[in-house]
Amino acid sequence: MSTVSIKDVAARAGVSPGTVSNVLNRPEKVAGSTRDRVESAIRELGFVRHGSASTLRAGHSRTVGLSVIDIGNPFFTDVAAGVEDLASERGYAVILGNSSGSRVKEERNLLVFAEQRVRGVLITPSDEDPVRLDMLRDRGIAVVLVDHPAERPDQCAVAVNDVTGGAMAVQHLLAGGFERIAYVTGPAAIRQCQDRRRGAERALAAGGRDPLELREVSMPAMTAAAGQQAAEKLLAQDLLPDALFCANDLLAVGMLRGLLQAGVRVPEDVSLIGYDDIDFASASTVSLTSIRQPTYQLGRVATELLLDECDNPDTHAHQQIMFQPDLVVRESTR
Amino acid sequence: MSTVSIKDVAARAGVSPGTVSNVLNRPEKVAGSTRDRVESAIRELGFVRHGSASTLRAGHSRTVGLSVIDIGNPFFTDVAAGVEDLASERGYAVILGNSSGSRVKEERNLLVFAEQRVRGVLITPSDEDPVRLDMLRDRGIAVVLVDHPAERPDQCAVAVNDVTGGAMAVQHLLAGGFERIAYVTGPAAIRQCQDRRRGAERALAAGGRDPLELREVSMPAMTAAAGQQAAEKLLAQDLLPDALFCANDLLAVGMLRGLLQAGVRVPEDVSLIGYDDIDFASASTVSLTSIRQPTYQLGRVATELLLDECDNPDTHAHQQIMFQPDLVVRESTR
DNA sequence: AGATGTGATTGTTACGTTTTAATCGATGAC
DNA sequence: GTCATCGATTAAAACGTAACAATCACATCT
Repeated sequence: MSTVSIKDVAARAGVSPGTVSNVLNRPEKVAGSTRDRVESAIRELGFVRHGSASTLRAGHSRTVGLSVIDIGNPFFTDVAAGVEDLASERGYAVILGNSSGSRVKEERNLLVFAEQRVRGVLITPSDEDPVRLDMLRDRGIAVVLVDHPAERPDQCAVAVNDVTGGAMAVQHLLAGGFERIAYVTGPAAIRQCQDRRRGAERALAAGGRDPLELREVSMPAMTAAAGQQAAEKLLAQDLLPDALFCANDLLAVGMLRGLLQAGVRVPEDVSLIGYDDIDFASASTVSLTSIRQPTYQLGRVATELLLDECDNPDTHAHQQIMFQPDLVVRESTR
Repeated sequence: MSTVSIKDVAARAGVSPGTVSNVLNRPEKVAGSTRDRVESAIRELGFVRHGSASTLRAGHSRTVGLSVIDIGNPFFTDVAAGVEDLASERGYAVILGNSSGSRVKEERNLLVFAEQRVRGVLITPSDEDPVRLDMLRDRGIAVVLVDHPAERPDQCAVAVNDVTGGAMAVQHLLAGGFERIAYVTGPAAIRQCQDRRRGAERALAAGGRDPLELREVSMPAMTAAAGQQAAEKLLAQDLLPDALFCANDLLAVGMLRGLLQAGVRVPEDVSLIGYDDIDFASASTVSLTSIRQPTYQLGRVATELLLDECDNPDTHAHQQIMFQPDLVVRESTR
């Protein structure tokens, strides 16, 4: 339970606490010989800086908060990996918050971030209410939106064009000559779901079809389990669509499982396209056509922007970065 | 940038800072009317407790550290979900550290945990060196091992019996009458890999076979990409095994992909069994026989033990919990 | 020699909270 | 009427660090 402080180190090295602090934070300010002495004292005593004391005094911490919608989704895991890698390189710790699509949990996580006085927050919002984020900004906490376009010009955001992605998906289905296309989606509050539908409708219109003919199956979650339930829901109807566009790959994987179990063949009876191109899309029962996104990059770039905003507040220019998705064709639409 | 402190709240409510602190930490100690006054002052001013100041003074924080080997592996994601859920219920924040199997990164993460003065650490160690953990315990930070048996009696650990699991897998293959069984594994430093091999050898011996006949393909990582490389490695040899036991499902999924691409049929030419029973095991090209573990429970129970050790240090009894795995048979071994 | 400058180091204060002992006001016992 | 008791509240002292102004030693310049 030894709690060795900067004072103990100072005593041991025969310097003042201030010098030890300098060695820790501005090594170039202190003479080589004293620095060595301090450093070996640190090593001998096993001193570890007290992050809270440092944060309290300095007014800001070396942590960032990351709030995602579903940590069980490989999409967010990849994003998290990108965030973690860069943050860790820059000496920042990442506090993880999983909202599970629940607004309450999201708010609770943001509160924790505020209490911890994180330097900044990376968030994929679970709905469109920007108020809670202002609460953070008012406290001087930088916020970068991840996989979500900026709500205002004075903020950073990194996203992938979901309208284009949705259009790509349906355009691909239309090229296959399909007649009855359905969109399998998650909660309406999630922006990605809306945008992808908008893209889908746009592609229908561009193909000379009525956007209103797009059938929709909406689920409360975007997991494989929900996808399987969506399959049951779909099979209970009289006329099965001949092509399905799922709002993400987890829904698609579950849908695939549900269809196959019911004896519906993919792609012979129904074509299927997912979204995200998670690692497993290419390894699923019937390999999955999907829309690929630069996931890891998304997390990394977002973190880059966030840390720039934190470390260079005056030179920092807010940026809205929009990546473009790619279509990856596989068996499920052949 | 308003930074409203406990003092401002006190002024507004017409009480002393100490009373505000009591409202925050021991509400039962303060009279109902004053409590109400303080609470509305808190609300009106938008006060959020400064976690660092609190930690500094109280001597401990409301955060726990979670160090995993590969956040890209659904196994660990499920564990993390269990941890996050319980921690969040109890008002704790989770700091995530991903070691990516690198000892250096793991050490860096543990240092960050120490600096943040986390209340406790949950860790799936990436190798067998217990020294670094002592560094944490010496600082009064509780440590619970996750998916790893205890190294000493005075610590908590939650694990699943990997020897049994390995034996189950190979026993299942032997029952299928296979002759040439190979074990596809990750880094030797990872205990899980060793234990599962030990179980495999034990099953061979129990089946009247020579344990030494177990061929081994060892990869530096336990990812799908590594599994695919393992397939190439295997295909370069003259005599293909007729059954493969992969140390985890990611390796198995990659292996499956590699084999199918080379025209090797599963299970007709080669049987395949994985480990972990991740969600995608049942959805892969050929659905995967696997060894199921109570993953989410693992994380939740570990956190339960950790928080008990933190909050009730005197009544806490160290526990070593060992779950048992299950065999789930699917197409890949039929 | 004295003045000036430079680089290295130190003393002190403040950050926002928790905690302990001390204070206060009121109630009831004698 | 005095005194003890009790619950509610307060004042003040930490916790470990960062930051800034102040000091110091010493070399360089005039």
